[in-house]
Amino acid sequence: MKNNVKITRIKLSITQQRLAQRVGVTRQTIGLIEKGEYNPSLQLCVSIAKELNKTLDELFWEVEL
Amino acid sequence: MKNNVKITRIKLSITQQRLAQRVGVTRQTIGLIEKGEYNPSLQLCVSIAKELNKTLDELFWEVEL
DNA sequence: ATACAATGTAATATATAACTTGCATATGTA
DNA sequence: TACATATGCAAGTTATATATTACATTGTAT
Repeated sequence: MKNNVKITRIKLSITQQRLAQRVGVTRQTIGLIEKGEYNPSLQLCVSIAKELNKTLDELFWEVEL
Repeated sequence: MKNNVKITRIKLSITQQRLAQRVGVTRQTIGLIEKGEYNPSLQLCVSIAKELNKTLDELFWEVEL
């Protein structure tokens, strides 16, 4: 699942570590989501979006390669 | 996870069964998602949204009680 | 050059999404 | 009536998201 999490996080100068603790998962989970290597739960997507001040669509909808 | 899947599906006169087969899950899975009783994967949310001609935000973002 | 912070990645373990089967109930319709 | 369709729901199983631990790599600063 390609997405805009990494680019958005970097623009905000937040580390994977910090994002992870804010949304209640581990750093590894954030890393794998950013790589697009797995398929996060809706709740986690919503938590990440709120933490990055974006909506679901902005982070996860029809993200271009 | 409250959402707008059920109301949207009914407006389109699609059964749970049909939606389920179109997105590749079982009828029970659709039923539980509509009830808000579980936390579907992002891929499944995207498949449902496309099948119902909606975006993620329209179905799953900040849905009022 | 050393040290540290951030990230990538892999193995194993655990929690839970999703499946399967089955049965109950409601509703429509022949 | 009886039959079919749509939905709700529950128990047990399977697949997979996520956790845990650990080590490697990269960049930056000292």
